[in-house]
Amino acid sequence: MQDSPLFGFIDSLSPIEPLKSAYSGNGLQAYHQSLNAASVSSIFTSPHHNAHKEGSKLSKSSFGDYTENEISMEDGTDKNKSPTSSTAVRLFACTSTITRESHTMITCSVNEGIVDPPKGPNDLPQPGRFDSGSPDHNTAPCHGVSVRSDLKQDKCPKLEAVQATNNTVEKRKCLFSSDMQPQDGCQPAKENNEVMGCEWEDLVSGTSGELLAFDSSMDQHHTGVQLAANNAESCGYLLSKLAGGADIPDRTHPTTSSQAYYHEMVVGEDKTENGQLFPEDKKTILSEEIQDNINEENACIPLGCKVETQQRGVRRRCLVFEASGYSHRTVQKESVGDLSFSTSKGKSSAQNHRNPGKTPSPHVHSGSGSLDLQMDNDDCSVGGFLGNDHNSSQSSSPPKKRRKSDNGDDDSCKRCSCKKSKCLKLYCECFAAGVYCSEPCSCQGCLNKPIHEEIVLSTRKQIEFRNPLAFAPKVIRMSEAGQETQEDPKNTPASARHKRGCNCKKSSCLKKYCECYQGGVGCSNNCRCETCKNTFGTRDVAVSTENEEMKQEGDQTENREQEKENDQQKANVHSENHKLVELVVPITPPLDVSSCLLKQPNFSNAKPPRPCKARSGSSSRPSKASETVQSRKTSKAGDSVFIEEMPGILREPSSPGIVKTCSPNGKRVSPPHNALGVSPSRKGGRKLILKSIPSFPSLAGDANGGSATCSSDSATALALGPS
DNA sequence: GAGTTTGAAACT
DNA sequence: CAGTTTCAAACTC
Repeated sequence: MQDSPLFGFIDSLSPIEPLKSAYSGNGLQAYHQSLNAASVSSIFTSPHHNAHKEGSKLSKSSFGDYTENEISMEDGTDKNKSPTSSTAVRLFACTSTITRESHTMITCSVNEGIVDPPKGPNDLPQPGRFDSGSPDHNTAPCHGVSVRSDLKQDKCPKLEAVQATNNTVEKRKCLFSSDMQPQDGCQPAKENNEVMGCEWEDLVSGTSGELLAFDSSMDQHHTGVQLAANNAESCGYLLSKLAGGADIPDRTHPTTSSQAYYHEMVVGEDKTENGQLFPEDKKTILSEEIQDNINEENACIPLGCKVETQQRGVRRRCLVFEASGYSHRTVQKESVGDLSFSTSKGKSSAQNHRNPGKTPSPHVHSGSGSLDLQMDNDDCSVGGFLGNDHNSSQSSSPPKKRRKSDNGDDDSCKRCSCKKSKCLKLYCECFAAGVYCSEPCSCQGCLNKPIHEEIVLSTRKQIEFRNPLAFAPKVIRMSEAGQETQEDPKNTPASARHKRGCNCKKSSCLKKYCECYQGGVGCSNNCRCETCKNTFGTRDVAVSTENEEMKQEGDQTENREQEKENDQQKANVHSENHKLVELVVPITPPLDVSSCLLKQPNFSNAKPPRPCKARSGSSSRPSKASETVQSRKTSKAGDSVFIEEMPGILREPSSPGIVKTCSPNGKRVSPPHNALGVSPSRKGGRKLILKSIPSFPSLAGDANGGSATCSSDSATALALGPS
């Protein structure tokens, strides 16, 4: 591994710290401003929506505006800085996703490439991806498809090219170095830009750059890479800031997040660069190589790095959510799995990476397989969402399988039907998810549209001010988060709501009325539900579990019981997993992150509640097994899982802690109810699904923890600025 | 599709 | 912080 160029690259990257610097105010502010100006749309990328239907629609609505810009960007001419800060964010996400996903991407590309004749690079889907932006929301749903094809083609080749990376590695380093050093995240590294390439530009950077407008100074052309990197940082920063803006004290995360972004960006850059450098012909090979490299990187990456990567992943997820990137990733992953295309290496590597890098995958295969699948699913699902929304990602066809399942949920298509809230309250799923309302919505007097960005942002901000976790994912694994971070459950943003727990009385936590259930998570001690029968884990169980764990430590006998429970849980899990898989896909944020560590988030989501909501598919059970077993056995795994599931939010808290998590504490430190987190080992981890983690949150996530916060923050931040 | 149920969000 | 009201999703018919 060390030999691999990637390793070297990683080394160069390791200095991620620079990112932190990047976070420095300048960058952030810049983003901020830009963001403020920009539409919130980015923030709102629809997590909820299913990729398919909504995706197409959403994509437009949300991105539509951007498309043009993006397009122009591609041309290199445009500099319009559209207001769409969001776009930038998304873009980042995309990029990040792309980078990591590139592995998979490759496969996808190949397949796709075959299918669709490549079009000009300009053809890139970007527009499509971003389409949705238009205030009007929807637009033609079809876009997504066409776009996808384009995207696929473009991306694929690019990705492939990227893979070629070895050579590029050096460049990357340079970029990174430059980036790393970069004083301001905001300032686009011209150098980087030079290096960077084109893909990013096409994909994200272009738009993102403009959209973000981070740097006024930025060269338009920079390619996206640097921009992306920079932007990513800035974005991350912003997000964090925004999130933080929310007042979240945890700004520390931002750096991490930013780093994550940065990292992603870098990765993406590598790919992109390669892509540019190398002819498409090499794609296939490169792709494989790239994957391998990536894997290697992951593997090689020191713990610290890994951690960062994880964090990154988290953010990515957040970003990714909306960003087409998600879709890409998912697609890629899926494609990989399905296609196998990547050849054994690709797959193996991919899997391996995940495993090694992230966490040991759990499991056995089936576990691994399952995990991968889940990952894929998640990604796909996510992608679907995002993709749909953005159009971009979805492009990959193969993944559709899962998507279908994921999307399968009728709900995905659904949208809000607010009448009195004007879609500016958390009642509105779209708003809560950080997504603009689109055609599918049957809302009345809706103000949750790009046109009313300011209002939306300000409202968001207000809500966040009131409740920083308002936009955080509703469901998160309590246990994991708590354990890993050891932080107070309160701290973890993501889990905030979940922590808060449901208050079900009549639904017995067996219906979607129950957020826990909806999120695919078991109830936790935080819940105040009555007659809890949550199939994902009852509150009682959770409590008992904890107790048991305590006891277990003392006695093995108790272990038996736990085992029993575990078995039961397993059974549940299996059943759940299926669900989760479906659910997760959509929500799961970019697995990348998880991939870094392990696999799996769920996006948690099983599906999110959103119409397209993402659900968290978490594993939620508080079950003993998860806790004890997971914690002990898979402290790492748990972490990874945790990370995966938790988007930015988790990360933040964890970021520092994450690594620690790995620590031997097998025991859970915190007593989260849900202990679920664990399961990865068993199942391969389910992903938690943040149900509805709105993409936003995840984005913002860092700050206060909650991914949601972040997202929301980001949104708000944009509008209000980090306060 | 209309009406009811439900529990979170918002408000006081 | 607790209680009440409002709201829209989830659900039922």
